[in-house]
Amino acid sequence: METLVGAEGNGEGKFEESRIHKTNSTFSSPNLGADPVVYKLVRVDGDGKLVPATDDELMEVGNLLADDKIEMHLVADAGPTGRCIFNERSSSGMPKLESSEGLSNSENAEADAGKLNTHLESIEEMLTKAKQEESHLLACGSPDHSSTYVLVDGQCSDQHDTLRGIDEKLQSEIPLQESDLSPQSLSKSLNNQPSIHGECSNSSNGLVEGQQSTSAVYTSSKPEFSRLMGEICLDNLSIKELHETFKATFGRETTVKDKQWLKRRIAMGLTNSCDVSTSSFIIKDNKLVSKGGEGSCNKEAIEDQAVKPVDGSGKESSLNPGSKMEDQQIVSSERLRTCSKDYSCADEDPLKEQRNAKRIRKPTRRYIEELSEVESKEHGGKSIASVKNLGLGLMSSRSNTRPVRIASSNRITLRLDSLGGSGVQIPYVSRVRRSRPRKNVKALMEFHPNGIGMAAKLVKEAVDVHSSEPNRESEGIVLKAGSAPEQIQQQFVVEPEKDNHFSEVASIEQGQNMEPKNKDPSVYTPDDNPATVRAVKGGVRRKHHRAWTLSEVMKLVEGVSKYGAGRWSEIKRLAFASYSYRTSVDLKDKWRNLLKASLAQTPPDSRMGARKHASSVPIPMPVLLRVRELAEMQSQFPPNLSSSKLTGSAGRNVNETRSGYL
DNA sequence: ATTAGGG
DNA sequence: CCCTAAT
Repeated sequence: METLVGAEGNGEGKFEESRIHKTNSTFSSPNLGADPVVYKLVRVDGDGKLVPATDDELMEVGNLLADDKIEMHLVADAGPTGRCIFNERSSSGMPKLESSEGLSNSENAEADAGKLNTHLESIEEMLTKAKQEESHLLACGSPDHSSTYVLVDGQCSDQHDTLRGIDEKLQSEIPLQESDLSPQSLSKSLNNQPSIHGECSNSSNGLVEGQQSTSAVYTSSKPEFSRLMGEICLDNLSIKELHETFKATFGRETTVKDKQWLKRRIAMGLTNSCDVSTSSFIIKDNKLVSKGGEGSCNKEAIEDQAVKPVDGSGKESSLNPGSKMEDQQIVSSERLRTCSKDYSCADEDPLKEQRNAKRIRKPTRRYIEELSEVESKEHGGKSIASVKNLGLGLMSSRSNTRPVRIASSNRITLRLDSLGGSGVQIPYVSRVRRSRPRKNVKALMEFHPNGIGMAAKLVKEAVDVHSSEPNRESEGIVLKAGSAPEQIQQQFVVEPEKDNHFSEVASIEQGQNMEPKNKDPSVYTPDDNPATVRAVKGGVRRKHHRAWTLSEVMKLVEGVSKYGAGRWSEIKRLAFASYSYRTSVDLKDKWRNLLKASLAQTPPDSRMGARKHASSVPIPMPVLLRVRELAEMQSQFPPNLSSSKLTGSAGRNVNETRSGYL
């Protein structure tokens, strides 16, 4: 847990580092965005001067931070925005940074202390959280901890007490902290207290902080999956492979040998960086042993406090020049914060755990849902189950994540590929789709009539779908382009038959066409976009509702043959369990159409296929014949036309069907 | 709740 | 597909 940031000294210099103890801290404000705190990286030269970090250093740091989420700035001096804190080591002496911000001396420190404190707290909190998560993950079995958080700060290890005192003082004096902290959740959720850490008077700390904000939830839920996946996939890779992957992922090489670090980083990159990243560097004496990119890191350190003191000079054990950073995603609303108020030491495990639990739990669902809505519409996994799982807080199984069952084999294939293909897919995984929130969706839609964001996604999805389309086609018949996407999605979606509504919703989420409620075709919902797309591609399509795929039609026919026409609900249940969006009424209507089609077609001539330009799906002749047969049998249909001839031509026996039927 | 039929 | 009416 300690993270630290280090500034590093030049060759000659010493850098300072700061480290955090494992304290827990509270969170930084939720609104970092508003008033983001930036830390700059500085190194202290031997003579005590501060030197800004070099570009390289920065880059590395940046990389470490990885995500965009964190910004780092370098500053020569304490700088303006950033707050750097330097601790001077006892010996080294803090330089003269008199910058207002940095305070080397304890006295001054107080002034800053407030800020620092706040920061520290936040950092700590994050750390704590990270830790927790890690443990969580570990518990789960996943090796990785990718959690994310970032932050770093340095502190003197030595004097906690002292610091503490300071903190308290600061706190009392400055109410800021709270303000900084996120209000909402904090209050509720916790009581935890930030631990305190002050900075050491002697030593300087460098703090680096990223803005952190992550939602606990986020991390806990989705990320976990992704992490797991990542882990899993990455686990088997050799370092070399990891390096390659790293390069591929980030576009730059890395010399880091730490597997864990690499995995984490990669996973993070793959997951969009949302979650986690961790990096650490250690500096030894004046040399930087590891840096984000190159240094070696301690993975252990990452986890918690494993950091070991490396610095040469110090005897202070505490100073370790290392810094580790993790990033987190920022989620404003949901971040977790521990709380600001508690003073109790964070260290207590139990306490932490409790907090943990709370945190995880709460945000998770909501967060996920929201996130999902916005983010994913990617596929239609079924999500209810998955969501639930997520909600639990862990990922019990990946399998759950991907609940999609598909009626037709094709689709499945597609999916599997993506999953199994390689570890690389992780990102995909991360976005778990939740089907559930139809309400939310609706709301969402309402809010965003235009649904720009959604639209974009939808479009994207549509595209994706198309890509997948081929598979589908392979199945059998080619549908018109326009329809394809939908179909595919449908399959993905799969829902239990139960509610159509849900299913519809689901579809919506997926980005396909959906109709919000019954009919709102007027509004242009996201659907429209897809529709548009389709239109462009292929035939014009009606806005809503999906075209029937051949496989569906076949199923329908089969169902009718088995259960008889009219038993729509039965058919729906039995044969269309997977296709939730088809209602019994739909089945009925479709059947009606089929009959009509079959009727019409038969007489004229059997031409090759039934395909023609039927409006949407070309129905294969055999199918029509069969339909006709069934109808005939059931007397729905006038038997007059000779089926035999057609039948014969088709080469398929309709009779069979019949037999099945009655 | 399902089904049938019309729009 | 949607909606309504009838069971």
